[in-house]
Amino acid sequence: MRALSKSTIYCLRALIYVASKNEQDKYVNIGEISEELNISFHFLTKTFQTLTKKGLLESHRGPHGGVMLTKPTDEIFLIDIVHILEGEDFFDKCLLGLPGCGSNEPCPVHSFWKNVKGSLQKEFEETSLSRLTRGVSTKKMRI
Amino acid sequence: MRALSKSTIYCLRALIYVASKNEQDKYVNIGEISEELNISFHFLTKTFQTLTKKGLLESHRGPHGGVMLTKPTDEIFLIDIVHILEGEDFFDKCLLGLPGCGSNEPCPVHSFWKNVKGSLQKEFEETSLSRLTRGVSTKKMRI
DNA sequence: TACAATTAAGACTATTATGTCTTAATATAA
DNA sequence: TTATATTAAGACATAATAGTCTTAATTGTA
Repeated sequence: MRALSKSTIYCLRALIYVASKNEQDKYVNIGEISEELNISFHFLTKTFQTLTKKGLLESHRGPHGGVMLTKPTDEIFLIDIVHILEGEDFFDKCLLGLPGCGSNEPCPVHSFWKNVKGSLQKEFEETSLSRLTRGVSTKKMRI
Repeated sequence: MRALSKSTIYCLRALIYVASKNEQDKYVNIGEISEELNISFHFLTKTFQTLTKKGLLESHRGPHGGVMLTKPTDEIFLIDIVHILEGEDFFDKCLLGLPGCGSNEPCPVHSFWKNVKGSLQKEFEETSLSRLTRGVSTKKMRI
């Protein structure tokens, strides 16, 4: 199951990298991230722009420029990132892709899927970037 | 979150339709399924072929032809369908798409995602086609 | 101020997923 | 045995996603 799109995956890996550096008030160079994680530089800058516009990142051009998290890593949760990159309705979709599906007009798998999504969403809400940076090396994120 | 591809979704909706008819030893016409569920006929016949080859469906050509489930609906589980259409490794993929990720070389989100997938897989293993056909009209499956 | 370092923006290309069409093979029934 | 109804198979077309490249805008520093 691929739960996230490639661009979300890239962003997530990159954010974990940035968080793991944990350098306050210092920009992390996008070229460096791109090299370290083996992610296309142009793709990364492009997808980062969304996060910057949404205020999760702060960016800076010119020498010593880059991106920086706007909040402490224990105040950023997986669900925040996913909501920005995949949409607010990420946990609100019908498994069968039926547009009218809801509690008043449930599809055959509605209640089943609602439960599954519920526990999934809870996990995403409780998992912070700081938790993800603990214990595991970012070296494991290269492809 | 789109957990399943479109073709899997189509198949699943179609299988629920077939199961809900619950006519033993009678083929269900693919053209009928296509019309009732508003799914492209050609796409449906194509994706059904996989299920037929894998033995989940039995097909028959000519007048009164169509497809039929090879097992009772309470012996077919969501996980069977998903395994056939999305691959055996459906619940075995890294959230970050990292090829080497596993218990010996876990990525930063490995243990988190392992738990999530575990409960998801359990639900898919326990949910039968017959359960999905109970209580809800297949009319709710049209787009 | 001029240059170098960097992100921003958007055009462009490639790849994958989705959807359509045509022809072939097979089965039934008149 | 011929016509019709159906699925099988695969070529082809379109759309969505992923990835690359070029140029612009901004910033720091010599």
